[in-house]
Amino acid sequence: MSTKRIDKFQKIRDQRYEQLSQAALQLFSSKGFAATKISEITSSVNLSHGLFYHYFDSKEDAYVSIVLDVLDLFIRSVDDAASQSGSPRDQLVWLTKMSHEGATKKGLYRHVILLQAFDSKELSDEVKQTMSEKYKSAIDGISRIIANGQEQGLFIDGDPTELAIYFMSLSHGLNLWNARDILQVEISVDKVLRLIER
Amino acid sequence: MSTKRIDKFQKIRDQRYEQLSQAALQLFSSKGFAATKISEITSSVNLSHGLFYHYFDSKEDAYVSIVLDVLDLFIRSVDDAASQSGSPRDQLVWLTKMSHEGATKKGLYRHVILLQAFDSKELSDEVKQTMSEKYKSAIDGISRIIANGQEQGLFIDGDPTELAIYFMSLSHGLNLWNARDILQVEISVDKVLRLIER
DNA sequence: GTCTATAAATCGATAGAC
DNA sequence: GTCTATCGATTTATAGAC
Repeated sequence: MSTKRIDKFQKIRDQRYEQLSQAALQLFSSKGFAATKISEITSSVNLSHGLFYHYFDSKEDAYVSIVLDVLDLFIRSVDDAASQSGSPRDQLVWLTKMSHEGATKKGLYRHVILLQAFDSKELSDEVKQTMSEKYKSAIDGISRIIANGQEQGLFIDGDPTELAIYFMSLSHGLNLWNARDILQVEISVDKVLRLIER
Repeated sequence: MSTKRIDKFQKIRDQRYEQLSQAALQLFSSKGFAATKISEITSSVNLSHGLFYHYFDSKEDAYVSIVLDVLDLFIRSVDDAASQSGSPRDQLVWLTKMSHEGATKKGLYRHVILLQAFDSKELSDEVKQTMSEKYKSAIDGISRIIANGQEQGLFIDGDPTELAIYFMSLSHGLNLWNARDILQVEISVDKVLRLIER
């Protein structure tokens, strides 16, 4: 068997995996885990439902894979923000803009699926534990940025972790708000930062 | 048929309806609409699943009834806050405390089911429309409080509705955060009000 | 008013052909 | 690698007895 042939199959496999993952992310995010049918995922990318099981062990396997990927991306975003040049305030501005940028597309799906996954009672304790640790890791990154800002006298006093949670809660809350079709609101970084700025 | 007999049956019916509603609220809120089974609802209050259909037309009927009830309660809370004596700031403090008070019990379930219902794609457009109108009504109430505060120079300038959305987004976000089991955070009204205070 | 039994439909997962 | 056919389990909703 030539390596060329292997590479070709591998490419197809990667492509299908990506297609199914994206479709699943969107549907899980919009309808929740239980309400999303395998057949919906596959038909949305014009594949048979049987094929789903060539790429995922089960429905839950797909869900967990997607959620953990999203969390890893979140952690990376925070790390990127922290390594951004500029003041801690600039770094938070950068993170907020990143977080809201794709707010009409994939970014929003990722946002929503995270919240759902944490609130879901359908995942094993192990998975939940892993999720919590990853999320804590992201929060820790934000806390460090805030602590830096406190040292520079930019931000108000208080437990940096608690401030980070307030910051993220507002960010999540606004994203969720705009995910609905009631009234759209422009997300102003300045307004968000009022929460912690001196 | 004596009125006494009618009253007795009515009392039982009211009691069962309340039992089932409460159980359904908790389960819908925790697991979402699709993942909640009728048998779970009924067995959690030691009734047969068949009996469920004597009190609700369908699973969706129960869900919609509960969600609309929650929205009505929300509107009433805002109205109560607005009629509270004291400054607009005091009124928002009152509302925030109300909103977070039962945060470990029914209050939290109500909070979560609202978010789920808005994000769910399983409800008809009519129901969604009704929900949006009710929610807007509540936001309008908060906007009026904020507008009063602006006139008195208590709050920052800007569209009162937009500020109300920021305020509610943070409130929702914090509630959702505490609904998880990662890190509990004390909800400080003073910190929340930093968002809009001068 | 409440229960058990059952119908009817749905969906996750597997098997086997191409 | 992909599809169709199908099993098996689950679940909503109904029917009928007490």
